[in-house]
Amino acid sequence: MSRQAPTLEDVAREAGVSRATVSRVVNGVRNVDPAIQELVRRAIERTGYAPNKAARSLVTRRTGTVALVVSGAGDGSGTEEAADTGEHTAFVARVFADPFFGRVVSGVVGHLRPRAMHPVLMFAETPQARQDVITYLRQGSADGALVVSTHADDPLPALLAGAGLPTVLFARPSRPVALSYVDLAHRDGGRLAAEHLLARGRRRLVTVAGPLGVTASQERLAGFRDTMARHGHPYVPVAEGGFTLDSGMAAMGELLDAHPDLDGVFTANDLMAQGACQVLRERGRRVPEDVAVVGFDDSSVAVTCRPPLTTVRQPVEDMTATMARLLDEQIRGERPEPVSVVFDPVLVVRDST
Amino acid sequence: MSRQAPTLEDVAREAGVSRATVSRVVNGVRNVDPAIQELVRRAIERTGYAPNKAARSLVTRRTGTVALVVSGAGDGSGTEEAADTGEHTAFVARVFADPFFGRVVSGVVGHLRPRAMHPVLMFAETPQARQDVITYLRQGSADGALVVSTHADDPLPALLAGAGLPTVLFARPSRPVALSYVDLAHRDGGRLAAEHLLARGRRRLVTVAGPLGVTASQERLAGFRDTMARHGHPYVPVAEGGFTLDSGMAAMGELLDAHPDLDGVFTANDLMAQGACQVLRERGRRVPEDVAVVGFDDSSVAVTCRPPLTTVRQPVEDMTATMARLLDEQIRGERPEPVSVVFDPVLVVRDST
DNA sequence: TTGAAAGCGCTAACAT
DNA sequence: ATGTTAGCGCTTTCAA
Repeated sequence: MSRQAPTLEDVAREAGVSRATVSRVVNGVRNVDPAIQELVRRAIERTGYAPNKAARSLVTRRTGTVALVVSGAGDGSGTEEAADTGEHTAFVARVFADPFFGRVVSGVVGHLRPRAMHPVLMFAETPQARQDVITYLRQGSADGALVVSTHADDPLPALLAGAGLPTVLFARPSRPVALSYVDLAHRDGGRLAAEHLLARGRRRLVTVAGPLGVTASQERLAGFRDTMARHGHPYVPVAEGGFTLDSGMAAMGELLDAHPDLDGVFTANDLMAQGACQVLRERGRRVPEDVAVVGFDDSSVAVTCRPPLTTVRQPVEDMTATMARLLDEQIRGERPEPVSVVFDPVLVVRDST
Repeated sequence: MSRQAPTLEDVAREAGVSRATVSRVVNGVRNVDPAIQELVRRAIERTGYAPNKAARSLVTRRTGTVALVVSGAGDGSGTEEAADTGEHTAFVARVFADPFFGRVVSGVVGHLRPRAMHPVLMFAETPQARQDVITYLRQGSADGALVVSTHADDPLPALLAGAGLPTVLFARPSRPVALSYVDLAHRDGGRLAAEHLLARGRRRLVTVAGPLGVTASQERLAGFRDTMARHGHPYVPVAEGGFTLDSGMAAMGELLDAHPDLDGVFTANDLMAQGACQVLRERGRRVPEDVAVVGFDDSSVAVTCRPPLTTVRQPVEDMTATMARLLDEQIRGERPEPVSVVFDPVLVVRDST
């Protein structure tokens, strides 16, 4: 069906020049006579030549591919084939249920694409899957890894660092690892939420925290609490959620049971805020009249939620673009030392407060 | 920092055998003395050898990579750099806002992973992006493409077919193209929804259709209408949505305005069903007591929606596994002719009816 | 400015 | 059963 693809050799013959010259033209190396350039270009056109990536990679030791890894902390305790598949499905479903991840992917692709780089999507939720990531990179299938962890005690970063593979993390790892990372000043985010709710005149505040095994959750909570304390409210009721809509509903329910008179709630992400809004409404509270709600992330649910959410925005696109840039520099051998870049959150006010 | 990676040659020297023998062991080719196998295996261990993928691909003409393409039909009318970026962001956000896509990715990865294959995530929403996909494949960066279109008049399938690239589509293309595809019997899905609502005693039914530019939407609508007609209800009010939560809310609002006494609604996907439920509740209707709601897809929102949705399930994991299998066969040169595989929808009854 | 030629690391056909 | 060898298609010195 498909005849053999034309090679550099074919183009060279067609243009009456050497392989080297064609290669120079293809790669935009200067020192090529404009006339010959044109000649070659036409030969490329005629033959329909497309450079073979494998051959190129073999000599340049670059693939133009990076691994985009969504990493969990699973220990693969249920390593039966079936159980493993189920674990994978649940893990992926959870990742995709949060539109926050969509912003991450969008940001990464947006930065990679103009540079002719491509992301390979990998999930590292079990020991086996983590090993696959390492192997993939060690084989030179990708030039480096961008890692988004869903757990603080994720073992993957240490594995990557140990193998000396170019890596940039989204979020600071819980145990120090010699890797670059990009992060948000989560504590400031918690502070923004508290200050805003207080400024709105709310005094009986509660909070739905993220999973406390995640550093970001702890920080958001700490920032919220500290600010409340500084304003004379030493005690803030907390319920722990899991960053999912379900868990947000459950947590809000608990808090309402224990504190029926609450008038404001800060949730550690938008998805849980949406859940909180649903429960509040079911329990007869109006948002924001009776209870003000502040979310976190500014993901797409913040806009589609009823009412649209006041939320603490993470500049995800900037963060991922920075990740891609740092990785790129690391791959090219510039930037021998790991660096960290921390971004500031921004309060986005909508209708839920 | 990282010393030169060991090659086959290094391992061969270490084990005192030839490169070919090491290669055979690595690739699990039989006809190798067990003792020598062990010898080689130990040498691999000692040297920390990992085969170079580029070198291997160069000779096998396989990469073990497939492009997972989410394709739109954008004409790139606003091709300014900035506008393009915005278009990309919006496109990706929309794709990720629907958890249905999560099931697609999960299914694809679940099938690819045990076969040591990997998906490169690509978005083809503009002419430029489409060209990038073609180029990527023509360079041999990936062995083939799995394509999920969001529009019926997507130009990508024809481009892929024209270039003779191994491809499998999710959903039948609107204009015939010589490519394999996997699809759902959407019409039957619409029928299931109608029969279920009628069986529940609902008679004043309406429907929120998907974008009518999408074949699947038309089919679901047709199946619903046909069944209604066959049961003596020739007229069914329709409002067109865009598969988004927002559009579902808007459509439901319209329908309620025009038909305040409606007692059942079929929406063409779960996300719009969720929107419909929200609007119904805001307008004082109880679900399912006053109005029964049937969604489509059985994505994760069907479970998280309040109430949990009765919905028409697509066996997405089976469908994507089939896609991957068909592509694999196509890549290996088996299966010269395109085939189509159509799956049956299943009604999943929950609390919204 | 252009060409000749030496590999990059691997697989596979062929020889033994 | 194992080794020898010829490329796969490209980039990149090194000469000219």
